[in-house]
Amino acid sequence: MTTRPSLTERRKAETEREIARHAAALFSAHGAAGVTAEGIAKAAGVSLRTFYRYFRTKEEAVTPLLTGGVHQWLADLAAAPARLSVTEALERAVRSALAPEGPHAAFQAEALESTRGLLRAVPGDPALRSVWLRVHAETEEALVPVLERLARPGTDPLELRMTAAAANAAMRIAMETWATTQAEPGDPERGPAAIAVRCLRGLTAGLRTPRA
Amino acid sequence: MTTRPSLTERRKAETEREIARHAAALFSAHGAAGVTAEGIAKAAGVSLRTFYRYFRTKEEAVTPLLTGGVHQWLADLAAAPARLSVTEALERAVRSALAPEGPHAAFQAEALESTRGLLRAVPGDPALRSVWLRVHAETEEALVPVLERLARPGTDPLELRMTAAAANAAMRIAMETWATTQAEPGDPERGPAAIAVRCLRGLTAGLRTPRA
DNA sequence: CGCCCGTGTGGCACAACGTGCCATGAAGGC
DNA sequence: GCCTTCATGGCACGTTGTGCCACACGGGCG
Repeated sequence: MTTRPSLTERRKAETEREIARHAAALFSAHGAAGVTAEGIAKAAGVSLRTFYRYFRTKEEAVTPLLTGGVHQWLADLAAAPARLSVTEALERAVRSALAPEGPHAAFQAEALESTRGLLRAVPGDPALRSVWLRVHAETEEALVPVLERLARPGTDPLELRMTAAAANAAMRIAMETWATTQAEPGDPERGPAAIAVRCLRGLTAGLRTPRA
Repeated sequence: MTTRPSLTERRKAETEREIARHAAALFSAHGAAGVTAEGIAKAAGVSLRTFYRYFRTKEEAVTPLLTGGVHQWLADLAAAPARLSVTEALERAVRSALAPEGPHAAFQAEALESTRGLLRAVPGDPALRSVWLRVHAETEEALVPVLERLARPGTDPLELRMTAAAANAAMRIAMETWATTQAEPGDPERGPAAIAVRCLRGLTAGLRTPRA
C-alpha cells in the first residue's frame, strides 16, 4: 500500500546504506582520524564529490547506524496509549524497541552488531563522540512533543524538557554500557532492553531523597 | 600561599583568555562558519600557528567561557557536607555557583555576559552546539565520583551515572533557557540560579508516576 | 655582567576537508 | 524515440589543522 519507491530512490537509499556500512567498518577499525573521506568513498564505490552529497562531513556518515535504534524507540513511544504514566510508557517503549524477540527484530539482526562495534569506538574517539552526542541532542528535542501527550495537561515546559533529557540519557547510557560490556548472547540480563530499564529505574531511585 | 605563577605562565594565561574573548565575540556576531581561525588569531594579536598551539580546533577557542560556570558548580558540589542528600546538595551547589550575590561574583560580572551572548548563538550553530555538548559530556563524567561521595554506599554504578546525567542536564538546560530568555536584570526569578532549581525540581516531579 | 639553555612564537609547506561550478549520462514522462 | 530532470564525477579553490625549522626572549649560572 505504500507507494513503491522509484528505482532512482532505491539506488540512493542503497548507496547511502553502503557508505554508512563502510564508514562504520573503517571507523571501528582505524578510528575516525585514521580514515580519509576519500577512503570511505573508494570503499563504497562512489566518488569523493558524491560522498559529500550524501553526508555533510565524513563523521556524519555513520549517523544512519546510530539513529536506527533510537528512532524506533521514539516511534514506539509516540504510539503508546495515552492512559499510561510517563515512566510506564518509557519502559514499554524501551522493551518494544530493543527486545531481541520484539516486533523490530529485522533491524536488530542486521545492523545492531555493526552499531555495537561502532559504539565501542565512540568513547575514545572525539570525532565519533561528537556525532553520538549530536544524535542524542536531536532525540532530546524530538522527545518533548512526544512526552507532552503523556504528561498531565499544563505541565511546566521546563519540567517537560527535563523529563525528555532524563529519558534520553537513559537510552544513551544504556546503549553505551551495553556496547562496552561483554557479549554473553544467552544472558537476557545483559541485553540492551534490560539495561535500559535498569537505567530508567535508577533514575527515579537516585533522585529519591533518602534522608528527609 | 600559592606559588606565584612565572612571568611567562601569566602571559600564556593572558593570551589564552584574549583568544577566547575575541573568539566568543566573533562567533556571537557572525556564527562559527562565518569566522576563520586566522580572523580570530589576527584579532587576538597572535599568529595562526600560535592559535592552534592553544586550541586544537577553532571552535574549541570558546571552551574557557563555557566551562567557567560549570567548573564552579562542580567545585561547590565537591565541597558540600556529606550529610546532605543528593538532591539537596545539588540545589545548594547550584545556588552557590550561580547566585549573582554569591561568593563567586567576580567571575559572574566579568565573563557571564559574554558567555550569555555566546549561548544565544549555540542553538542555531552546529559547530558551537558540538562544543557545548562536549563540555557537558565531560562534566557528566566528572560528576560521577563527586556524587558517589553523597550517595549511600553500594549504589549501583548505573544509577550513579544516571543521576550524574540528570543533574548535568539540569545545569545545561537551565543555562540554555536563561541565555535565551529576556534579560529582566531586576527579576530574581529569571536568574540562572532560580531556573536551575526549577529544573532540578521539575526532574523529580516529572518522573513521579501520577497514576499508580 | 655575559653566556647558554629551555621554550613560546612565527613562517612555511603540506595533506585533508568541504563547496561551487560545469559536463555527462541515465531514469522517467510525453 | 525525444526531452526534461537529476544523480554522478571531475576540477579548482578557500580553509582547516599539523610537522618542521629558525628565531627571540625569559631565566638560571659562572
